[in-house]
Amino acid sequence: MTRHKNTEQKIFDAATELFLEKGVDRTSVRDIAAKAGINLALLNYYFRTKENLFNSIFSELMKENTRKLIEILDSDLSLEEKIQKYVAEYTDVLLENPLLVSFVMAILHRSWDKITQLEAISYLYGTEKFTQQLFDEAKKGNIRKTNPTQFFVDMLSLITFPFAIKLLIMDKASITEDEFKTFIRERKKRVPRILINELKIK
Amino acid sequence: MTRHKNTEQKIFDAATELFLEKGVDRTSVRDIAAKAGINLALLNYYFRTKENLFNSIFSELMKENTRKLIEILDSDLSLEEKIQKYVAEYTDVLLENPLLVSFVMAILHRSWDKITQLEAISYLYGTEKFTQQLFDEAKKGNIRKTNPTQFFVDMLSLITFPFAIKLLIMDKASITEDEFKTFIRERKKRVPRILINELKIK
DNA sequence: GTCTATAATTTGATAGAC
DNA sequence: GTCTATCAAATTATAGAC
Repeated sequence: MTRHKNTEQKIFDAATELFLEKGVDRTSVRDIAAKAGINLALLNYYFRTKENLFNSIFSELMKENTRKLIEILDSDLSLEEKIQKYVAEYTDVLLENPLLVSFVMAILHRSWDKITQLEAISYLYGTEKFTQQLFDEAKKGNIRKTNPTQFFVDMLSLITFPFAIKLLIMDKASITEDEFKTFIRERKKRVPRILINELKIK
Repeated sequence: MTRHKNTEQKIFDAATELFLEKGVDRTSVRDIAAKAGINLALLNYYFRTKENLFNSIFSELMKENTRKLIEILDSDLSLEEKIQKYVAEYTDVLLENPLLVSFVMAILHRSWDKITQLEAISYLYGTEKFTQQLFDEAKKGNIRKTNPTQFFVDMLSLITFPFAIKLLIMDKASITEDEFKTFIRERKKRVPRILINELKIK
């Protein structure tokens, strides 16, 4: 069934692309309607306001991209395997959608009150089970005692930040888009090594 | 001399504060004029356009905040000391100006062509001397052979990213502003340890 | 240098016909 | 469901008086 998208989906896709590329504030609803190939009034018929459209898109993007990550954190893998899988999967998600990081960070910089009401935001952070696992392994003497929040922040930083400064890296290291991807793929081995090293008892 | 600021400085300061707090796009020149306690037309008399005002502020912020960091990277300290000092100093800069990170990252997400023309952006990245030092130490067998760009990205990520997700951390870990600062200060020991560990030959 | 007033454009949103 | 036409508000920028 090579169906053509329905109107709602066309608007949704056009808006997603523009929001990611130019940011929410610099994207007008007129631009979105134009890109979707429909009329401005029709956009308003489906999504009543720009704010509403944004909320839908944000929630959807978060759910879509974090489902697998949560599964990994909540799995029964060993800590070491879990870290390796999480880093690899997260990296792959961002390789496919490299604008996601700066988009989310722009959102985080906005009015926090509104954001916290979006249930979607919680998907960004670690899970209870993972925290517990760090705690238990330390108690058993298998790893260094560590602050789980610090450790999770280390992990998030090393995985996502390079995407936020992608253009800076490409510029300064004089590399192409493809070479940047290689650069990132190298980190799938590098980052878990750093993290696991930090947990080892010396 | 408790001089009152001249008009240009008043505009500059008001704009800086608003840009950092609300982002460039969500700040109108009217807001800036109001905050500076002057008229809208006068703002235009000093800085011809909003874009121009932004460029001035961005350049100034970069220069101001990276001067000391460059000095450290270009000093004759040992690699280990250098990393420790750099992390500590950078962390302090951001503790004093926590909105700087998301501001800069929002800028990086904008039209890159315009940004690269701002000489200021180069201050963000490492120096030739530091890269050379990593290279030399590896050659002498004192540290693991490493990709300097990867290493510098690790360092930048671990230092700055936590500030970008400050509100997320505070929300999820249920901590106050002050506790967040403590959280960050703990990283002045943590981050160098992680980085130096990564360089050690196993 | 500083102001008032206003032009010119853009933007989010709606009314109303088909 | 989809469109044309338009409103109302906000925004950047300028003209011109003092």
